[in-house]
Amino acid sequence: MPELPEVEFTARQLRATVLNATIQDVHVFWERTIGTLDAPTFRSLLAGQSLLEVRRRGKYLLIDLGHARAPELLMTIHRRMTGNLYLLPPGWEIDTSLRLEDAAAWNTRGPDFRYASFAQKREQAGVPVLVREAEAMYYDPADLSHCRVCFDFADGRRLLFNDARKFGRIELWPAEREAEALSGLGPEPLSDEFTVEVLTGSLSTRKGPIKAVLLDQQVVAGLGNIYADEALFLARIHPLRPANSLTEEELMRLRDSIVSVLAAGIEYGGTTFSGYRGLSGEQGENYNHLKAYHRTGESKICIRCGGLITSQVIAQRTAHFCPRCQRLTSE
DNA sequence: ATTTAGACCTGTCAGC
DNA sequence: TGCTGACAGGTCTAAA
Repeated sequence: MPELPEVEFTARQLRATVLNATIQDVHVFWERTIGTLDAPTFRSLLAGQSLLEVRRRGKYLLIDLGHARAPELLMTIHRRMTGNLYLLPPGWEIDTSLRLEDAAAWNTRGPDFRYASFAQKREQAGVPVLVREAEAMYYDPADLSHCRVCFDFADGRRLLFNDARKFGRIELWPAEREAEALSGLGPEPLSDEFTVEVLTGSLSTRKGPIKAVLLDQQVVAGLGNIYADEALFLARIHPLRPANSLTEEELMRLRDSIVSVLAAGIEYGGTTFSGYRGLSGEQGENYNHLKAYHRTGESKICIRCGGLITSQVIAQRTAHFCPRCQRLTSE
């Protein structure tokens, strides 16, 4: 779900709230979320660690952990499609008696589940109320029931990793193996290293559609379906153009468009159209500023030429674009 | 060597 | 109402 702007926004929120907090305990409700480690190991590695720094690289959230000042562990969090982080104030209850096997049981869908409403489903399944509401304003109860990992801080606050589809991953690495943890990521689009020359170089060998290539994290780290569509719209480049066919001018426009579209996304607090939430459950405003993504259909007029935005599946993902502004043929 | 189905998962929505 | 199929912010793997 989240792309670079959503991860960056969350990183900034975390930096402002949980820096120097100490992890007291950890509860794992879905073991695959923590990758190859088992829950007891994960727990014992983290207990007593303090959050020294919060960073971002591509779509990865990075948390430096240590017992004193020196970083010992790197925690990488990738939210994939539906992962969200919530910071709960002290006073919220959470059913930590829930064990992995119980969680696995109520996380399994039976044939009777499918056609009932969400609430009914949960009730029928005997889903325990994981988090009891205190002074909730933003928190979505449905999303809170998808808690996969819970970090208890010594000051009573809790950080939840919620993830309906269970694609998200949290990994622990020795601090000195950061490069390995992040191997395969291309240039950071909001840094000086993302130049036209770099972009030109990585596109020159790629014959596939530019839309598909932009989703390759080795080309640029952090673009996903929303912001790739937005960047191509802004640069007036058709998503099916072979990546290595772009002119010098188009490459410059594309680089600038990627940067400005991502910066705007951060500015507006990320894009929410269903699942994405901020640390306190607040929604991002960027959805109201999108110019191509999700703007297909009759009433969706191109803000530039008045034509109709259309959509087409490219490389297994839906691309949204204006066929009038984004020409496939060069003329 | 690249592309591309399939897998991993649950929830929602349009439509019959 | 009951049910089916398609689709969703991502990325890895194996097969073509």
